[in-house]
Amino acid sequence: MSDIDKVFDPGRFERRWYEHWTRLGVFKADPDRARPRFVMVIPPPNITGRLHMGHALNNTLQDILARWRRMSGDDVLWLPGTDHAGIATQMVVDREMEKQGTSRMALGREEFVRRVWAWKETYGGAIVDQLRTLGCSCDWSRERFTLEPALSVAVREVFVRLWEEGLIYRDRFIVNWCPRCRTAISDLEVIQQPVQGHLYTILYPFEDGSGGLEVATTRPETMLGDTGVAVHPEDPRYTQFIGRRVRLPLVDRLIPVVADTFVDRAFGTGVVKVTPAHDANDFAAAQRTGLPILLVMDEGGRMNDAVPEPYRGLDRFEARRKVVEELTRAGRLVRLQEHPHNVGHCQRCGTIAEPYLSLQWFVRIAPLADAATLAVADGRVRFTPPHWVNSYNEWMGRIHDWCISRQLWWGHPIPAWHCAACRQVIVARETPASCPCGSRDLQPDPDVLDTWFSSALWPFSTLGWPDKTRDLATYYPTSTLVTGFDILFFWVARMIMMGLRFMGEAPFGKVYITGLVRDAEGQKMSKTKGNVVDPMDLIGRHGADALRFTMAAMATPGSDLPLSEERMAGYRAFATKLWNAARFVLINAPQAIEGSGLPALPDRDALTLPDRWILSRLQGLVRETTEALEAFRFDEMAAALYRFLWHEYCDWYLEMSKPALAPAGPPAAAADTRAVLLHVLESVLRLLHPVMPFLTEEIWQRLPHAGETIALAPWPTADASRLDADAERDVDLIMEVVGRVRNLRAELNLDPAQRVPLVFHAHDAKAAALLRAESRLVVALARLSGVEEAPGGSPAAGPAARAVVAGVELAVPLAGLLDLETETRRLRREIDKLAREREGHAAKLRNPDFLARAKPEIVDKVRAIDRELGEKIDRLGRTLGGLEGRPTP
RNA sequence: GGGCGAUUAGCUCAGCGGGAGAGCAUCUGCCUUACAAGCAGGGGGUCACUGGUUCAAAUCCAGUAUCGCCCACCA
Repeated sequence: MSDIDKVFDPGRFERRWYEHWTRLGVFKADPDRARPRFVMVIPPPNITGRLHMGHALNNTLQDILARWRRMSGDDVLWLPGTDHAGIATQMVVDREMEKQGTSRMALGREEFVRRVWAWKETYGGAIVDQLRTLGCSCDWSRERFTLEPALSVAVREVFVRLWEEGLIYRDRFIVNWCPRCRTAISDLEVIQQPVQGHLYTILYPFEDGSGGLEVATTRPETMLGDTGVAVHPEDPRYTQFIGRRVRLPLVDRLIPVVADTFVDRAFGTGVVKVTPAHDANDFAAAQRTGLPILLVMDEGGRMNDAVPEPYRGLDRFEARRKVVEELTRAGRLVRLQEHPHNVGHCQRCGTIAEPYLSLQWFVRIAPLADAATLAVADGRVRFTPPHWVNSYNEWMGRIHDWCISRQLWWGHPIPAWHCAACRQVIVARETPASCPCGSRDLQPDPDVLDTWFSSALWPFSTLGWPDKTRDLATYYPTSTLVTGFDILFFWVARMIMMGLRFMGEAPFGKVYITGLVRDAEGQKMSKTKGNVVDPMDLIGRHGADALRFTMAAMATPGSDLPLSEERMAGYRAFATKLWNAARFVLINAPQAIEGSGLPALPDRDALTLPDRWILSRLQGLVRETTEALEAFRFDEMAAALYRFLWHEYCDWYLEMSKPALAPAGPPAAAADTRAVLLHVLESVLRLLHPVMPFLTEEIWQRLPHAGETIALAPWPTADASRLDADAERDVDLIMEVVGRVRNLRAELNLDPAQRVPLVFHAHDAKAAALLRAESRLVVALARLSGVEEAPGGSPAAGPAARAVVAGVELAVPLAGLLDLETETRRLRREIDKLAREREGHAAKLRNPDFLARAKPEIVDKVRAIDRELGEKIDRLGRTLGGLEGRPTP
């Protein structure tokens, strides 16, 4: 097989096979096929993004499922696409414009949006190409984009219906505001981070100038917007002051003292300043107590004209400094304490978020959340791992109405118009010609929707909804969603809400939640730490298959994945191992290549022991692999394939096949073994194909095969008739004997080239027969000069290295070579080890409760182990006695 | 303040009621004609701690400690 290189280069064939699959249309779903459907929608990556390790992980896992189900005969739809990612994209293009010496403001809204689309056309496809490089078998003919016209139709439809049902409303409310992005953001987009702040205690004197109340605050600048102070209605320290007025320092405004139970008497002084326009609690308190609301900042976080002149136009933090300075000067700052506390930051840009009163659109979430909670509670949607249900429920239980409007330009415009004449709000699917009042002066709402609003519709909007399309009827609901926990609330929860509401059915039955890919030290990858690993670099160095196998092997449900390149190199070595195993098979079965299909597998009875053994083991592997996939145990699947291919097929079976293939052997047996070699390899390739699609295709194409691609070859099913417990037991014994002999050789420091004889005595007739029958195999595997059976009793009197395996005594006679002292020490150590092992079992057998209560099969098993260990110890003891010159009993 | 997860070999992690495992690292010996990105063999662990349940606990329960994550309007 001169055309198979000794060292393979994944870069040489990966692209070629991807094109092959595309040409054959392997990835295309076909609603006409009367087959079970397997459907996934991709978590749409941002168009601004490049593939990161999180994408590599969840797309590898999705592709494994897609390829597995496709081979199993399902009609598979894996629907790909990208997300317009409102804020993120707008920021990227903003920066781009700055580089070009212009700006969003200079361009104006229409031109800016046009430029973003142009940017999307140029760069938005990068991540999609990277998914192809990774090998993802998406149906690209159905690729979608969250901002494309068809999806806009769905977005408007949902918006209008929710509005009509009263589940969307517009109101002035405290929202999280990012002064840098100049937009509202949702609760989820605010990240709480600890900040070393200060607690300022300020004296607010009473109206008449006497005394006053001390209030504690971490944000003194907001005092400029205070419209009251609050105390707890049952706080005896302060009840007498309720209803009086205090004079707001610096501003000189008289504000009332009100009572409200939201005040924590134990915190600070028990008196709270109330700034309704800049604090969610204060806003709620103002609603209850009727305090006025005074907005003192603009959209950029600067103090507005409602504050005294010296503070106007100051950034909120400059204002804070100045307020503190002036309070100090005026003698109103009573105390200043260090105060570490959590402060909300904008998820996108890191700026400290501002609770800010503004007019926004909201989704009334409770009815949606209740339905979504129920769908998970009753099992219509199942999470893997299941513990995520707790987080899901907790979040659903304390959820607030969802602020869906964003003061951005890039996104789905809110389908609402404002009548200049009657100030009525009109929500409609299409631009209305006129207001019901008759006016034609309608202004479109300036806001766009939160990106996640359109993402929430993804499982049905991508299938053509609201039209009753064939795809929608065929492929909704989808089967499985694979995604990271970081977007469980952002996305998964909201998809469940919207799917239930608009399709009457949850969008997927199973959700597999991946962990987080971390660096080798377990640290989160981040640009600032500089420990980000680019999956494309890894593919360049090790191949897509090695990366995919690594992702699968590390994907233990519920835990993060520390990615070490060392480990990945190990899986690349696994790919190399497979490559070389294939070379061995092809070198040894050259005539098989000429045939059109795999040679027929001979009847079981005609086969050699190793052939029967490996075929039996293969059935176990098929079952293990399939069960692992059914349970989302990608790690177990990878481990099973790794173990079988490397440690069973290569380490043992290929070695055992060599004597059968040798020219000296019987030709018929050699032909049979060739057939088995090919058969097992080909089956393993199919089992491995979902994980390592490129390499398995490359090898499969060189094997005799039927069909144009392994991607459409049938998923192996276990063949019970090839299960062979006898063969497995027999080979276990041979492996044990060979292992003990190798161990003796190593411990005695024998030259590996030196062939030595083995003498055995088996107490069990079947074991004796087996070793006689398979002596050639044992000789080859253990590099012996020969195997002899001791004529009776203990084998080979005289100096020998000895060992005992299940029921068989082994001796390697070593006249002249044996170091008595070393051998004695070795035997003692081994006996000790066995004795320690035996004691645990013996203790159980001495315990009457164990005998009475444990399951009989367990008792039997323990007895058997105890007996076996006992025999081993006895025989080794006799050997030891012999060495030490004591009479052998 | 609530909730979740983790704690097993030097490292990274499987195992989750009945003989302590893998990969990497380490040590010894081998360029044995598929593979030195390899082969063979070895060493290494009171399974975080304390109680409990059980004939039997790394595995189940309770608590403790440490680490990590999520959620939360204590000014």
